[in-house]
Amino acid sequence: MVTFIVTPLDMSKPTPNPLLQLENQLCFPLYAASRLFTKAYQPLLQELELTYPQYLVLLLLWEHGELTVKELGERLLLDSGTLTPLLKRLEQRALVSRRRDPRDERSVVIGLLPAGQALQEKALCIPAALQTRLQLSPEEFEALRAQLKQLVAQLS
Amino acid sequence: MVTFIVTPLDMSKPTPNPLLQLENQLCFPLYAASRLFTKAYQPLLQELELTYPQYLVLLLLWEHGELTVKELGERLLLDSGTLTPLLKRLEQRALVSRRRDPRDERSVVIGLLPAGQALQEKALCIPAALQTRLQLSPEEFEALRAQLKQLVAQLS
DNA sequence: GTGAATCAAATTGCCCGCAATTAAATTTGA
DNA sequence: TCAAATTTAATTGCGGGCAATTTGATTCAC
Repeated sequence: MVTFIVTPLDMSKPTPNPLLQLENQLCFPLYAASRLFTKAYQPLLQELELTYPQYLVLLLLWEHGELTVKELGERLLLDSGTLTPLLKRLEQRALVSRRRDPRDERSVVIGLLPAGQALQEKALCIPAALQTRLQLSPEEFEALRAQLKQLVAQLS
Repeated sequence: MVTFIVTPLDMSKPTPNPLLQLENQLCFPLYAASRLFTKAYQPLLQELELTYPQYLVLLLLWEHGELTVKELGERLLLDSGTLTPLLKRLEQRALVSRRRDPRDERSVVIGLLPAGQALQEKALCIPAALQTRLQLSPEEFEALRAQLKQLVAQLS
């Protein structure tokens, strides 16, 4: 004698397809890690009164000096729809300058003003603070960085 | 007679500190990869008329059936400030239902409506399409996923 | 040299993401 | 029991991101 136990179809739990499970995908950990990272920066950046993308712009300007909006966009993978208002906010706080390139009036050159330059000193401690927070060995850190770089290359 | 040629201090290239270089950090590749990933989903999700975070919400509902706003927030690491308007948009399109839990009127239970349930079928091909796009070996994929999960755990 | 094509930035409009606050329900503990 | 603390969503306000369009400058092709 065999008894079949028939579980009724529960429409509130419809076909949990493993392909579509959050934890089996790359997308969600990436999305979550990126936002958590930004949040980890937040208290440090708050002291400089910078948002995370504003900080990225300043990193590039500290490293390269003047850059056009286009060059900033290429390096950060952001377009002028994002950068223009962001840069105007930095300009209003006298951290950066914005001027048309006289040799090509289409381009806008972004430069550092003294206050923006001065912020670099305050920012020096930030990478180390984050490193501590992450608790990754140098090998793990490097492996992850390399993999992400490869991913970025693959997708861009 | 000696002529000194004094190179003026070039304030446009100020002290490129390696610690502060974009490419030496984890934060930027993570930020860029996350946005590029979302962009890679975009054409696929456009056919479902979903944004990426809306898709994540539906993934959870397809997997778990009904969830409260709080539970969605815990799993996606998003707060009601993000979720409430997003869920209202899905409700307006009759993809999900929103109702107070009668046993605890503070909670709002989100459920799938038929149109939302039906979308799952159209979404089934999405993970495979991305997998193809990424061109990662199963080992690389798994390694990266594990490292990101660890990072998320470390930061949350 | 001139009209067409291209390019760079700005603008518009929409949707996140999140800090901070508010409102309402529930739990708690004296 | 009942006031205080806690919990859950909603709301507000602001700064990204990004697609799509517009404006103006430059380059290209003929």
